[in-house]
Amino acid sequence: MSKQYVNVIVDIVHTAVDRVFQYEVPEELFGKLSLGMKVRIPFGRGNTVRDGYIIGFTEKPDYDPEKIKQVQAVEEEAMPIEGQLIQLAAWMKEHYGSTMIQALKTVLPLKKKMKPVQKKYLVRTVSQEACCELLAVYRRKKQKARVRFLEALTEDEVLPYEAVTQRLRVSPASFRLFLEEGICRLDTEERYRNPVRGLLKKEQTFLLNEEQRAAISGMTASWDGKKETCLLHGITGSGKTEVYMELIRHVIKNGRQAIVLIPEIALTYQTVMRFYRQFGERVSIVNSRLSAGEKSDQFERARTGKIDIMIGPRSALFTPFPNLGLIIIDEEHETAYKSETVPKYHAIETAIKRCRMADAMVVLGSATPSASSYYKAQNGEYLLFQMRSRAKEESMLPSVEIVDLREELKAGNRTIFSRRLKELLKETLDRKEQALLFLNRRGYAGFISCRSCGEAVKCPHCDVSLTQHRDGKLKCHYCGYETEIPKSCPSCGSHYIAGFGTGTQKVEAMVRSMLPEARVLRMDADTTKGKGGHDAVLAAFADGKADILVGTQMIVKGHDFPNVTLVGILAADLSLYSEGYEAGERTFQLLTQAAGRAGRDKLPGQVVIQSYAPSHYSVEAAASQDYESFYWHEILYRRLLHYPPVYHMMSLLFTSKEENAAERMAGKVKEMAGEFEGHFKAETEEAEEQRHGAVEIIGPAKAAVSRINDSYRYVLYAKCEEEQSLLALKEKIEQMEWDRNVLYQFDME
DNA sequence: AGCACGCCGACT
DNA sequence: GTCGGCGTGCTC
Repeated sequence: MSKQYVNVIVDIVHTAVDRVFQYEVPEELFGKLSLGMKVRIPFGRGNTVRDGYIIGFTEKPDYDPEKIKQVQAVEEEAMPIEGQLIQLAAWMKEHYGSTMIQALKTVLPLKKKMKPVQKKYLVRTVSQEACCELLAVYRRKKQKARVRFLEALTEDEVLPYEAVTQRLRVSPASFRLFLEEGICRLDTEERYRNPVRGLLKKEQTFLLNEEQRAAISGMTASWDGKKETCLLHGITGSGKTEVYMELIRHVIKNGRQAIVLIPEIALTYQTVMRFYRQFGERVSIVNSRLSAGEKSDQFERARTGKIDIMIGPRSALFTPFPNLGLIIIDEEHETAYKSETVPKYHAIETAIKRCRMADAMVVLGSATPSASSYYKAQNGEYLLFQMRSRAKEESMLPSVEIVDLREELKAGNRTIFSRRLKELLKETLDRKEQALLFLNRRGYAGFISCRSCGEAVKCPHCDVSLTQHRDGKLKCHYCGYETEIPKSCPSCGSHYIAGFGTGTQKVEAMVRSMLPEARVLRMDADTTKGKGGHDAVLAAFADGKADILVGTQMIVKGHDFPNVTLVGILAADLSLYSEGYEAGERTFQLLTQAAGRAGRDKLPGQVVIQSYAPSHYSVEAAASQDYESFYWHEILYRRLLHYPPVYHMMSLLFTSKEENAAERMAGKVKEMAGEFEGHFKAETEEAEEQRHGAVEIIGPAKAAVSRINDSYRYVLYAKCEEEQSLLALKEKIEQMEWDRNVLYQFDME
């Protein structure tokens, strides 16, 4: 028999070893290895035993057979990765710049294949009457344990094993007799832990309106045919979920499975329930609260065909369905779909890639699509479906007014509440209705600063202000540095030093002093800590236990409060000034969402947007709930300044312990890229193509956070209309001679 | 990354 | 003379 070899990726995160290594398969492992399995291998001069993943097989090695070592063992506990997911990992490594092992590990989010929990039951095999007679016998014999057991068994035909041994305190010795006599039998059921249990499927039909039907038939047609990516633009309350469910039904009917991605914060009980009611036991859910074991159970259920639908956040994208047919990405504009850790993949692009491999289709849905997705829909890259009316006829769109805070200031009003908002708050309370006060969080961090010199207390290792924590200590979010609040200002020595507190706390206090009779509830990290804290606050408010709810982002995502008729947005434009070209988009999305919280039932809603930039298109378009107007303004701005989605952008981050080294290396890359730009210009003949292929370099500049953990950080941006040129540039940079003291990171947009 | 091999200074 | 510093190079 000829020798067998495997291609293995070694579990070491370093570019120097980020390639395939070949190992010989010993005979005792023949037939036991498959793609994606985890193996133990001797590695390096010292033959240290390390983990690796099988990514391929071969009979003839590409390496000197003399030097090839043998696979030591298989890690049988670990679940193998599907072949397609390995391919996907390879694509992610290329596209997002990571090592193969990092990409493999994101695609394989589970550590251990857990043994299924065995559930044991004691089942009565005789009639209730017979059991009752036997009970009488043992009562006479005064055998208490057996009496307890028989009482329970008379009552219920099936008893869980633990209930008998623990709650009833009947030992196995006591009921063994009954097992032998055939009074009852011991059943074991191998079942996977299911986070949702005892939910019965209630097939319910919903009435679909014209727009919903059009979207469904259009998407179904695409699925039956070319499986083009679809973008569903439907205003809040237009019934996107019903459309998803109809499409999923179609996909399942064709023997395929579906993944539904939802941003973690929006993964509410209500949303998930709707899927359960529709599809029952064939649905599963993963989220960050699930234990590793539970998570891996859910993936195993998907792999073995026990479920058809997986609902979850970004990571659910890698559910190992054998015959994936559809990926739905709800609230597609959410930033949560972009991974913050390497590989910094985007769920939308990755979903499209995965679907292309599996011949499946992607559906994106949002009330406020990202400029990038809408742009692609406009260009015909995605199919666009619009739903402009609310599914429930009676609910009306809220009326929105903008208050110019500069006018307030001129009129001598220095509080954060405009006179108009104050007035409406009072009216709302008088009508016994509820109000939401939404605070745009950016710019309100809980840092400590000096009242004399204005300097904020900074981290000694990073270029950021320290933030005050619950325990009163000052902490650095980047490196974890911790210190007590200083008694005097570190830069000028003044004793007048104090925190600004969290924004919501301040607002809460101000509402209390302004409207002493109002019952105010605050929702932030402090009031929601501990599990269920989140839901507890929301439930209390929904129950009418408070009149006003003050909070940030959290209160505007996917919660329905029928009695809320007033929404106040305190400082609408704070997010406009945050850096990054997406500031306008963020602001529009946030405002639109917040405004959508008012008057969702029969009561008419009112929204007050307070702003210092009331004529900014993001604010105006949000007030008139006009997505198109926002989009055309935004895309004009992006085109003008060469930002995505019109241009592709690659950002490079250089980090080094020596400040000069990082800057020098960034400069070197810029120089090289300059030549590269010329190279492109020379090669392309036509002027138009030249413009398209030309790469624009911006920087190097200090990063927004210029120092983290004593490492200096410099950024460089490369922009181009053709993504291909950027990828080629990336390739070139990777081949450059590199200063060993400088590390770099890519980010593609 | 992590380990071995190797080539120079200060110690038993 | 040898022990050990870390710089350099390789890993199937």
